[in-house]
Amino acid sequence: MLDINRIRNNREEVEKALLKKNFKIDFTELLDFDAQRRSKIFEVEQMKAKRNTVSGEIPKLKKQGTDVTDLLNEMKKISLSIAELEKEITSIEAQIKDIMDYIPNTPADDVVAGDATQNQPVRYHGRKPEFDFTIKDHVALCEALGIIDYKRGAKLSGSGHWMYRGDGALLEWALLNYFITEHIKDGYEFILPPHILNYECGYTAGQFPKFGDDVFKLTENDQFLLPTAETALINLHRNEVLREEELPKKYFAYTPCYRKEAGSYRAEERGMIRGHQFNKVEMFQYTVPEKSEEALMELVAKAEALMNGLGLHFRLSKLAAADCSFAMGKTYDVEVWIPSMGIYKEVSSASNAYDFQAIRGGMRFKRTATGKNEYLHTLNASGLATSRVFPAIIEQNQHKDGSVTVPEVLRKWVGKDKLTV
RNA sequence: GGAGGAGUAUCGAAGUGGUCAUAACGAGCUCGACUCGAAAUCGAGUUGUCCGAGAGGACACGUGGGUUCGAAUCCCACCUCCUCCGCCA
Repeated sequence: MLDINRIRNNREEVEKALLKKNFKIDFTELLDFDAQRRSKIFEVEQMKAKRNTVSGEIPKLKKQGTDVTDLLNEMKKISLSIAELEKEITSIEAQIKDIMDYIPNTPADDVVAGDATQNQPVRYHGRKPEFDFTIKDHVALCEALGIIDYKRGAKLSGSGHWMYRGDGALLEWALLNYFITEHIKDGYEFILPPHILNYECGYTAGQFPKFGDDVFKLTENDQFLLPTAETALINLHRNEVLREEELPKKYFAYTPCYRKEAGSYRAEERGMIRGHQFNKVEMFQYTVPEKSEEALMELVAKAEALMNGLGLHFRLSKLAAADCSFAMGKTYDVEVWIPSMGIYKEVSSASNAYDFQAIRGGMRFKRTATGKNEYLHTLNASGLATSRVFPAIIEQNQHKDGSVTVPEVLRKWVGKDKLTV
């Protein structure tokens, strides 16, 4: 949620920034509601002040034996007027919220306008693997190796589901172990949150109400299956005031991610590139505003380091405004090379939400110097999503005979150097 | 799932229809005094949001409604926690 004071005071600047995300809005209606709200609040508060005064005097007058019947009648009228005005204010506030809830975060100044076509590669890591034989895609390789069972995944659930088995399960688990070990080394706290979250969690994250259809909703209680651990981690400190000294808070969590991915699967996204359930480790930071850019760079560097540790070829891209998600003001994607597709696919998205999510979730900190509460900045980054890293390893490390070299850092968990048919 | 109990500031807790909710009382914390220093003791301070240029005002006792001139207090619904029973990895 944007700060309405900012819209009131810097209307054109905000409108312009939102245009970079291809979001056109005229704030006239919103600001009109805002003005109405404030004037009505002023009115109702004056009435309440009177009611409070008179209500305090009534028992005194009664004690003196004065007849207060007329006074009671008058107060009754005032109470009715107050109730009416409050109803109007509630309605105006609901209309304001309806508008605000659908306005995305503004992109940072250094983020370029436009959609994904305007994304800018920042740097490339490792060498693009070259093969002197006809390569296979990860689906063919995994099936031949017997490490991913796509057919039975679909049999158990439906399309867009797969099943890890044997060395495949070990390799998947090894990735998670590798990520976890590195994050702990860097001083991040390990969280295993609930996977079933309540509506408020989705609202704070920016998922609801606009993107509510993207998640699996449970029929009772407005609960849903988390689409990413970010949705859980952003809510750890919802409606809390943290002390400045305890910042930054650095967390990471492992959870499966459940996503509807409604619409038709694109043919090129076969296998495990896009599924309804995938494993991901998510990094998260709560920081003071002046430190959030630094934190974003740290998260990006961590994601890159994990990828370098695996020895994969990948690149870092800075997203254009309209490719940043709803709640985010700046995003870097780590994208791994998928040889069979001939493109780079996102394995990590590192974003700064600035105060957008903090405002939605009432997350603040007390600044020691001033004693005032201010909104936190929140940042998240995958570290990493296995479902894209796995196929990249299989494809980039494949050999002519269909065997696959296991990255060095994973061998202690997989128990072998090479997966063979 | 059933029965009962509870939710008040950082914590414990008082308040059960109106002159004390910036909340009694106790503890913690911060600053100061005393001290060589510390403990003890004494003194002061210690919630947030909204409206307002300011003066000031309003709101908040788990959440949302209701009754009333007036609600922490009475009524209803919901949420969370605790105890017991049932079930269960």
